[in-house]
Amino acid sequence: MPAVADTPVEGGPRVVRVMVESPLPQLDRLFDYAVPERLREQVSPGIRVRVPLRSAGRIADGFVVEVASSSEHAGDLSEIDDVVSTVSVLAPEVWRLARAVADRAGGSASDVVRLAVPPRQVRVEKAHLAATATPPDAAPAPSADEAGAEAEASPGVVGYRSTDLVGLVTARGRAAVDAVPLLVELPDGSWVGHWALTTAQLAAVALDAGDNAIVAVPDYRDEEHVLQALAAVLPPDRVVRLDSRQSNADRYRALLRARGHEPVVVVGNRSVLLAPSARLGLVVVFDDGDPSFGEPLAPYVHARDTALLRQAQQETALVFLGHSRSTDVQRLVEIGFLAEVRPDPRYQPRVVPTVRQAASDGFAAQARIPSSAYAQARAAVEHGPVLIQVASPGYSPRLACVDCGDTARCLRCNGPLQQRERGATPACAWCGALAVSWHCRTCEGTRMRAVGTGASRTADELGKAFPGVRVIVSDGARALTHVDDAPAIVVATRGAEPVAPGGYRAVLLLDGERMLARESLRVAEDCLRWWANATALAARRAPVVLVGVGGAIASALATWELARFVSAELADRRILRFPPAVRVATVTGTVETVARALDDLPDEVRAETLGPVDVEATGVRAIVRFDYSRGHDVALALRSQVIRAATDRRKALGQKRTRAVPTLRVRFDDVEPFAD
DNA sequence: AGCACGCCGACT
DNA sequence: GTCGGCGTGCTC
Repeated sequence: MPAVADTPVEGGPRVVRVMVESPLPQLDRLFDYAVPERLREQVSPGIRVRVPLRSAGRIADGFVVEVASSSEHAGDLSEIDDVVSTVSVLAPEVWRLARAVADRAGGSASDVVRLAVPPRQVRVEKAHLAATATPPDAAPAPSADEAGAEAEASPGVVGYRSTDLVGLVTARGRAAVDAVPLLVELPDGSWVGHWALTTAQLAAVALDAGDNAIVAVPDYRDEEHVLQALAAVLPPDRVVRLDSRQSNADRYRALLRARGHEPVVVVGNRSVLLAPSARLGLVVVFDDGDPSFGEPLAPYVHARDTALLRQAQQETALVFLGHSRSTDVQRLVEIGFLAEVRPDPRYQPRVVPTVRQAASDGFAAQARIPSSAYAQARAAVEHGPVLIQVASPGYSPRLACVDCGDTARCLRCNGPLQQRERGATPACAWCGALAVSWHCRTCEGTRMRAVGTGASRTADELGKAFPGVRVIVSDGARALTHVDDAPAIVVATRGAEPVAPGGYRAVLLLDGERMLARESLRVAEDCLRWWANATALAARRAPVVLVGVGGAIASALATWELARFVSAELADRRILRFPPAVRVATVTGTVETVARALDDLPDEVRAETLGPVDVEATGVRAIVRFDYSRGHDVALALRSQVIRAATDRRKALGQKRTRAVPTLRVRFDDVEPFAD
């Protein structure tokens, strides 16, 4: 390119450093391009561009990450092909975060950027440009309204010693905050979880200081709670909703608003942690143990980890808020990274565990609940809705061979069979195949029976057990958000409990034994979370009966000392060296690529490798365990091996068609291998 | 991923 | 002598 000395520098940057949108690990770095004269005025960091990539004809999309006046690249520079849009959509702080998130997980930054920046929407963009085209000096000076609001005392945070939480936000502290397990009524008459009000009040403190806030919640029902609570404490133009259920146009609009100069609170599910926010003062994550915070797309970084990286980069206040506590957050508390904030002890709920067997006769027997619990529910339902939490249908009837008692398994794939509804043909939980003309693999028997009780059966039986009382069912397929105040038995699967005005007059937690029987590393903390979240829907001092569960977990719920139980759980994991006491990475590939990847690890990390074991047809998998302090080294080593495996493609062998599947894959912090 | 470059075998 | 096989390596 011509280095003409008299080209005015102020004409715009001559060189841009571009992140190319490609999932290929060997392209996960910045490329320098020259900017042709005609495009110089349009180029700025964060815009989308189209660039040639190797040999003319191939054009890739990318984002300008940096602009410069010259390049350090030794060879000739290609010119960018075009500017897609002059609107800067990849904020510098989001790029920095994407890079860190990818690095932590041995993945590509462009995969993270794709989660962070929705596809361009021309109409939305035009409307935005028209709106912001008004001269900046036309922006009104702070109105009397706003000035007045600033003069007011900072909003308090109800349910806590005010200095605890307001001080936390203004000092940019980090804490695990135990939520008040109650509902609150908002001025508009709606009822939301107290935690949502706490969140809104914390966000208001951040906005008061001129900062932004990001609030991440597990699902849309939680999001509704936060939005309603925010509407009670902030003007509507200060709230931006940004979640993956929105259309691309809405997401794009939300992103442009979040990039604006007005302080806003951005609310959404896990991907909201990648929202632009240059002046970010607070990050709130509610109920971080919920599995929907696990990112299913590469590089599979959990929202909790994204929040932690963002906190570190932008030095924000950070709050993990919840009714129970994940072992991950407990670990952060125990290493002193997070402070603990507890609410006023007056709000402790009234939980009654009962290990007694079901009553042997009467209505209670039909529902298989202890007579004391039945009596509580019967008395409470006179005054309003009563919640009965049951296991989800996915847990329900395991099917077994009548003759030999072995689990009934799919004849095609060996997955467990399940019956979704009474009378339905059993189907495989893994492949979905209907089990018509089934026979037992063990004894050739042809009949099966249900073991355990499903949610729909429970609803039927509960209906009979409470004659004359309305029964409302809310489950995963049809989840209700609200019920009214009238007497009703509300049967809900865990996680799908509706909100009742004023709270439920009683809560029965059924199926606990079966929930606990699931084979999973996190089963105990999950159960505690489900029970605690349902408990938080009860009216103040209303009885919450945990049925058929005893031991430490039941006393933890009864005394509301949940953190103590989770701490003991974490201590067990430390002994076993299971997550989250240590980090893990699964390394999948061919015998050769996995062996070489393991070889490249630091000695003490390699010493803790599990496997490799055979998986699927041709591959093997190893699990690497390592301390948090080694995370950087391990990610770096495995990443370089992934790039190497992607580059050496000489593994043609007998197969002419090399699969699109890479020969080495790495996934960090996946607990799935420990589930069985 | 694509695509070019490059170093051996069979051909006009 | 030259054409073209695909193994190897790079992408600003």
